[in-house]
Amino acid sequence: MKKTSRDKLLDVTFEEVYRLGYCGAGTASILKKAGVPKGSMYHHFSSKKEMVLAMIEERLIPKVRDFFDFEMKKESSALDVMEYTLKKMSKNKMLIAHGCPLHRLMFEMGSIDKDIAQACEVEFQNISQNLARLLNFGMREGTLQKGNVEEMSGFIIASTWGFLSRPLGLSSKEQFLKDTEFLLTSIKKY
Amino acid sequence: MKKTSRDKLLDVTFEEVYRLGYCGAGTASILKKAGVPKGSMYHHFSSKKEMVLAMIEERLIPKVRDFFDFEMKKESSALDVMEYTLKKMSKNKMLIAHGCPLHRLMFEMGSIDKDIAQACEVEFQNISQNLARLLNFGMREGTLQKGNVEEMSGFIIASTWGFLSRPLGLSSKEQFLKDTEFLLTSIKKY
DNA sequence: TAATTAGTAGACTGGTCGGTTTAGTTTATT
DNA sequence: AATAAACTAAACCGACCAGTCTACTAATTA
Repeated sequence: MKKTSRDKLLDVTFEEVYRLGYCGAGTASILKKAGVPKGSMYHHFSSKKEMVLAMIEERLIPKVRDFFDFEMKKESSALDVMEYTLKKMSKNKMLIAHGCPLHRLMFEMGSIDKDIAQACEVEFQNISQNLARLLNFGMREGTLQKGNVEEMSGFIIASTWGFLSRPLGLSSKEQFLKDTEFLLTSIKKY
Repeated sequence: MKKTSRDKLLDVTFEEVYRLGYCGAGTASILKKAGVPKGSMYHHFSSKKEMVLAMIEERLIPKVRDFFDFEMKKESSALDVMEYTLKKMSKNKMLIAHGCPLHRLMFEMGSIDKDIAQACEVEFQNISQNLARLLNFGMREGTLQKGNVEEMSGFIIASTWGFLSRPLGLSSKEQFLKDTEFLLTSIKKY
């Protein structure tokens, strides 16, 4: 199964935008890395912006949903699921070193392009709601402190994004796990 | 006391880089907003990068030190100082809406320019150390949970930056205060 | 097989980027 | 007042930006 030009473009666009940001990522270097000529790009997408919007839907969001997967599995507690999720994130070197790609792009685009920022915000809301559902379960289950689940889930994601955006030299798996340990103590019920 | 061209340039550079990022901020629009011709800019600075580095030292860092001012004043506890600092931050509309300018720039430049990223990281370390001193005091004083002060101060700043980088529509003074309330419960001693 | 569509290919465009150059104007020094 | 240094002013430069254009080839359908 050979990769199509469209697929190559979306893959490289994800990498370049993750690394350099929307403004920093140039179409020329994306094209070169993907080994795709300009005409093909503008055949598949009407503009750089449209290509990035497609990349968000087809690459960024699926990846981020995989990181922030708060589905209840097996017979585990809500707290177990959170700990498992955070541990899984800590193993992703790119995530630890360069932060959450959704956070990066959303943060950059806030004052630059509303459509792109909006696409990111919608997914933030989605993740937040998934986590809220898990928190609700944990509260009824008795492993988590009671409180406003929407506020709490936003708090958890925002602080997690904060941990992931530490300066490069100070960002490590160990550091992230320590940070999240602090975080969990603030919502656990003893 | 008239503002010099250099001062105007640094002021506008701060605003533009804060709003649009380093890559997004163009010299042309900085020059136009400052009402300064190009020749003057390149008389005072050898490049855009050097101008931004000067802006970091002379504008960004002083501002950020004012936000994250953890000096013990009066006869208050370490916890009081933290609460006061967070409250003061919550009143700054730009900070709430667009995040911490130091965080923004550091995050963007990580993979783009090491010198600029480094300048930001050094200041992060500095703020972190100031907070660590306060935490140390709070621990001896008995208002804060004992633990590794360096880890804890990094955790506090990282999560605070996270709160400040929420999506625009969901970022408010109230939300920030709720977030920081959660945060404080994780380090307070009861 | 003929016609149509989907996709490839890359030269090219106009505008903007950061940066240079040269000339002129202030301001400070002697 | 003479000189030098600090600064202003804007035309200019090549490189690069996103985006267009026309020509071509591969795959699909009639």
